[in-house]
Amino acid sequence: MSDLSGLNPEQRKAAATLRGPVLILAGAGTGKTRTLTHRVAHMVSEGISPERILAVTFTNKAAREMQQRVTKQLKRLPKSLTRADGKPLKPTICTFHSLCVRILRRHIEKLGYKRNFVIYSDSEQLGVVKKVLSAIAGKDVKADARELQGLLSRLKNAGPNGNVPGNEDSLAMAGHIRRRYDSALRAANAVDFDDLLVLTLRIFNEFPEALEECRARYQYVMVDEYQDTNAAQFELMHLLSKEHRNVCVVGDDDQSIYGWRGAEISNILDMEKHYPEVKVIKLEQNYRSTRVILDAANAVIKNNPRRRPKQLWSAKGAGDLLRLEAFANEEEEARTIVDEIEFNRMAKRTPWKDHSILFRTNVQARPLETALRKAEVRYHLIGGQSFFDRREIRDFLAFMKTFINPNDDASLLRIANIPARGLSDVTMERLLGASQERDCSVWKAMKNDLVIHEFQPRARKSIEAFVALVEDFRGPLGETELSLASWADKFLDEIDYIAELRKGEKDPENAENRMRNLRDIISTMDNRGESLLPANRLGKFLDDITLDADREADKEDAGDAVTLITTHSCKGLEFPHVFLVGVEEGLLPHSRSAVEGTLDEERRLFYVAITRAMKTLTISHCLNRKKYGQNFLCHPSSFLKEIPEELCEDLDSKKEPVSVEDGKSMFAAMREGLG
DNA sequence: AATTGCTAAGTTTTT
DNA sequence: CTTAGCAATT
Repeated sequence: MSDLSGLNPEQRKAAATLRGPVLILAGAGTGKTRTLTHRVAHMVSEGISPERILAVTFTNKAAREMQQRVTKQLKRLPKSLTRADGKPLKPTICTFHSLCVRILRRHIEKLGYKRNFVIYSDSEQLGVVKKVLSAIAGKDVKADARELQGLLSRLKNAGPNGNVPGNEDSLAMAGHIRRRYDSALRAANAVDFDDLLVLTLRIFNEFPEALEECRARYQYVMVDEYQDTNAAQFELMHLLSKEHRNVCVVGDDDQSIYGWRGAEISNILDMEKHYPEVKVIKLEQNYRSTRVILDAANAVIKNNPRRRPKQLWSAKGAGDLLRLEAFANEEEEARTIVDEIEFNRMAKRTPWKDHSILFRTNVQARPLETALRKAEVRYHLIGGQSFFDRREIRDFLAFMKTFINPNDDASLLRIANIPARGLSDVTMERLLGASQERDCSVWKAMKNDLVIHEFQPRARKSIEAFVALVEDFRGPLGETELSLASWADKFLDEIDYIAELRKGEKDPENAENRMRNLRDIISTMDNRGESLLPANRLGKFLDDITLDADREADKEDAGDAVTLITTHSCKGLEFPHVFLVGVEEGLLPHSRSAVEGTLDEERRLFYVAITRAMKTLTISHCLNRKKYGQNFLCHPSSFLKEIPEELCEDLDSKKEPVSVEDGKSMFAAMREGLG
């Protein structure tokens, strides 16, 4: 028996109920991860082999965190759990997508793909959509590639009989494009993020023995953030668990904020439909926030229809009242908040990192950044452009994907003329045309004598040189011993990529920075899968990187800094002091939500934001706001009326004695005194 | 091949 | 107001 004494009664029940379906409704800040890790440890102490346990999370970050905590828990168990080769037995803890990659690497040949398929990232996917679109252009010009990409994704995730919102025309269009899109990917031996789920489902449905194998392996299944699962993910979980029924899903319907991305809140609301015998356990004791904050959160969320009723409570005291502030415009809002943060820091010795500023849309970050920089406050902005969207990284990964699988058209076309090697747009267009005529990849067209004899000698030379380059560097991947890092370094040297970067940047400093980014990524290439062949190791490296694009970004959170973050990305985080800005009608709730009928989801978003705060919560709105360069009048959000007045500090009456000018000089004096 | 200039659009983004 | 994307120009 493992030690569950550190858990509260509900948590303990959740951790101790191992057989049959369980739904853990874990409100914000109720110790969900703690409960889950104890549950895994408890299973193992009850004699269940870790290898029979599968825990699925939504982000790699969550998976890593849980893996670490579980490992720690398992070490405490008296019985040592090691395999014959001395390695510890571990449960499988990963995302849906990485689980599917593992399954597909074993079975995808059944569907006619090759085992070394590549995974297309978001931008590569968009590229293919654009290609398909331009190929059938003419009749319908008013199609936006991005929009179509989103539609395709939702179509795939909704499954064959799911329904996706959208008008008839665009759905018909999407269906048509999907066929061409899918065959383009197939021809390149590539799959996209959604295919990972969809193809795995196909394998399970068409090849029962593959499903059986998985069922036998994973006899205990857990799914975290269950409110965010889409139809395909539900299907996957259902297939794995409907025989043995040992499935534990954990989530909070009140924190479902990704409906627009295909998440089905009904999965958590209608759990009883598929698992009538499910045991529902509610975790309602919150260990994060003060009572005032929880009362506000409860009051807001209870206005949502169709939810599983919950009432968060806290053993902490009432705490500070909420502060509702109104400002003339977003600049004053930003300035005042920065002043308040500085006041906390100087008068109360509260470090920057204890503060966060939450906003609905990314553009709202701008005035905040300006004010923070002006006051010399350190901050970090979460989100924005990802490390892996940077040109040099994308180039590099495209090269690597080409080495693994030169038939991957999207990657090959991206890098064929980088740096310029005489393969101009015209040449590449013609090669692409030839490949389509022959129903083969661009690479095969490049290697086809008949094709390249159509070209001028100069272009032909360029093509041949490129083919030779790729083949030269692919060679070593088949050998048994190879340091991928030094191999990649040699390659970048060979093509003189640094020169290419210098050409693209006016400031040589920037080129150096980009090169450093590359070295960082290259230095991790040999980290995993030591026992594998170089080609397979490179494949694993690419899988990990495409599925876990934020890994690098997460690392640089160190240091004392204020966090700027959207209300969507703040889920799962907590801060002692939270400022929620721009709580205005049209922003939160966003104006589009009225049209789309997603007011409930906006309210949940508001709820998620509120429940991030541990000690103080300041909610502000502006009377005026610049939008697209013009001033607009703003009204406070209707959500604000849902917060009971007695929970809010009456700021106006308190503030009046201190004029803005006095306040400013007060802070100035304070800075003098401490500086 | 690279630069310039125009146009259009402007929530959220776990993989 | 910005900014991304694309066309047209040198």
